[in-house]
Amino acid sequence: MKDPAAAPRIHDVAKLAGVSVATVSRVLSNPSIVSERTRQAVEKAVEETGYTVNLMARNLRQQQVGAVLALVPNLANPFFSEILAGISGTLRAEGLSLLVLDTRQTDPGSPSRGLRAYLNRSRADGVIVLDGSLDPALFDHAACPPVVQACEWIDGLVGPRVLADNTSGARMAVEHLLGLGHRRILHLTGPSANTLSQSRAAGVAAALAAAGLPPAPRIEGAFTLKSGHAASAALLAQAELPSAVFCDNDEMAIGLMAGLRAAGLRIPEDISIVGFDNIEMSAYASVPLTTVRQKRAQLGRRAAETLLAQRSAPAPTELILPVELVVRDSTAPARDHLRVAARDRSA
Amino acid sequence: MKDPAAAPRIHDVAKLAGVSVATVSRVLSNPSIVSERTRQAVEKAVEETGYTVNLMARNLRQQQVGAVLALVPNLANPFFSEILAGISGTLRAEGLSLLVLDTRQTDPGSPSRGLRAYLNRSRADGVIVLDGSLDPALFDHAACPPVVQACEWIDGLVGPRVLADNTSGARMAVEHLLGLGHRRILHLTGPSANTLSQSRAAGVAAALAAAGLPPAPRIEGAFTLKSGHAASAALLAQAELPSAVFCDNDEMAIGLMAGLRAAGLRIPEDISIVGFDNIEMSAYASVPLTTVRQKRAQLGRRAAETLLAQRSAPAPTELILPVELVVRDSTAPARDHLRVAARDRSA
DNA sequence: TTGTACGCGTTATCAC
DNA sequence: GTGATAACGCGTACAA
Repeated sequence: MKDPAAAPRIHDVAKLAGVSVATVSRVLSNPSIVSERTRQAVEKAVEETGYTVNLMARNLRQQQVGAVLALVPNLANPFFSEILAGISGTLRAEGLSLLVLDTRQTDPGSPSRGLRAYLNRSRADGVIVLDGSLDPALFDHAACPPVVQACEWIDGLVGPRVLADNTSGARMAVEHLLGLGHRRILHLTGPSANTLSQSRAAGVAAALAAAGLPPAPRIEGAFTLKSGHAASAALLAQAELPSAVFCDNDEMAIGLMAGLRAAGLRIPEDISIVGFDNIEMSAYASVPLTTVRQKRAQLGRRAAETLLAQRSAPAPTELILPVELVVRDSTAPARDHLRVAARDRSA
Repeated sequence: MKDPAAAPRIHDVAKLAGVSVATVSRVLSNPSIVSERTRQAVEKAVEETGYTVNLMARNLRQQQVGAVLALVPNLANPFFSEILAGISGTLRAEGLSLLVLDTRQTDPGSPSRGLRAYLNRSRADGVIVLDGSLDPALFDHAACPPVVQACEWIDGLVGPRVLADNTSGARMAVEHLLGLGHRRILHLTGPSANTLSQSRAAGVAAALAAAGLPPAPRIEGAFTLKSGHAASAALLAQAELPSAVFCDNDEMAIGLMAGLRAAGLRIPEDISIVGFDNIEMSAYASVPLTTVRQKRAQLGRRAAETLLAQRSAPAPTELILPVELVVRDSTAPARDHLRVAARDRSA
């Protein structure tokens, strides 16, 4: 006597429909090659039994997993969750599942050991890496599925990348400040080892160099609200206050603004602030934040599409998505600039 | 001639080590039952071939997927991503993967059709549902894996739940306002159909009833920054302004504060605001927000643990996690209250 | 158009 | 302690 609760198998459907298992399989995966009559009989039997294919069996047979793995540095960070949403949407349209792994949540002793077990063709059909701090050697073995780097990237890891135009974004931000007359611009950066920070620093340097100005002084943060807040203390301790700060992301900018305002500074009257990312919160910050918009959901979609494209035509493409400046209330003309302008007028 | 790039199989290892495939399997899954000598030989062969088990085959054989599915209403919402981080951590410790699905990202025509295909034992060993708006019928079939409801819950769906103490939290928030002398308290709610909103409304009602006050007037929002901002207009249009607002989450509270401040109101001098959740941003808002702390990572961990516990001992447990009030700057004594207190003193 | 039979790669059950 | 072999459930040559 069989377990009545056992899931129906393809064999049960075949018997009920009076056909072979092969025919049932065909109806399910390629209905057009089977006659109308038998197709209907099979569909009826499927309906009656409540049969659904066993994906573990199908996957083994077809040598594919039906899932893509996303590697994120911090799952709790809203910045990444929007990218994930974009990835997820594209994958679902293809019938693929999204596996998510927090790269920081691995065992602290050997951060890469736990990860490596997941980088295997039998666990995922592809990998989207959103963490630029990983060791490229992690991906350097035959069992590793195709990899696409998105948002951040890993030096030494060849393969397709989908990135925002970080350098242009930072350049636009600084040029905006320069245009407002700011000359004493400070750069609140992410961790110096981070590839994002580096490319944004390049944009800052380019804008200043083009204006014939020396490199901007820096304070190093960690992309967090807290580190932005901490930077306010460091900034206020400086001999000469900058007239504007470009921050490598919005969270640090918001943390910084909170600290500066608590110290009695007015934004933008006393100091202008620019962020990067345009997170939703930025429009509702204590002072609506001028920032660089980065379309995160789109970036996720593109990354997923790029990965899917690798299946048919592997190529180490590099996709750079445009960004744009969003001017809100946290930036205003430099005071010196106003003074100069007034003198010019009265002269 | 075989493909030299083909992944080594257990058979290859067995041949190289001069043992049977069964022995190789044993070394990999239960090393203690095999002799020291052969174990070392097998491990050496594994090393040389670079063999790793094919999980698709193992899963088929063992009738398990090695993954848990999380159903979230909005992957881009930071609120959920922190819960996911908690879930992910617990699962990894057990060697399980986390599958994530955005329930809103399904095809708009039939929101549940796409979802149902994922609710299958061959796709996940268990499901953690974070979306209270789903149809309980979705889970009502034999092929559905064990389900745990977390954070939100679904009326009509029996099974274990892990929830924050929403009613107590709301009650504490309102009692805090009452203690400050506020009597005209408005409730900015989530969608009225949402189970979270309902249980928080119960807490609000309980606090007011205990104080002998009538139910609070409500404005209905959508848990978003935008809807909180929009509520400020509705609020300002009212004949008599409330002296305090309890918001069903922090995002609405922050949106509301932005709108009120833009209209010239001071917080907390003119109006007190309380939120719910204690998202990280709340401490750095234009006015640091008084709110109810909910430990999201812990909630995720507990949900995952509850799901794992179901494997051995299925039971429809309900776990209620405590919350606590975090008082910051957005709440202050009611003006009326101050006046009354002054009069009392002078009498 | 349909059925038969084998293979996907592993683990569990039995013998030895 | 170890080896042979039958599942796990499905897809697909190949034959009919």
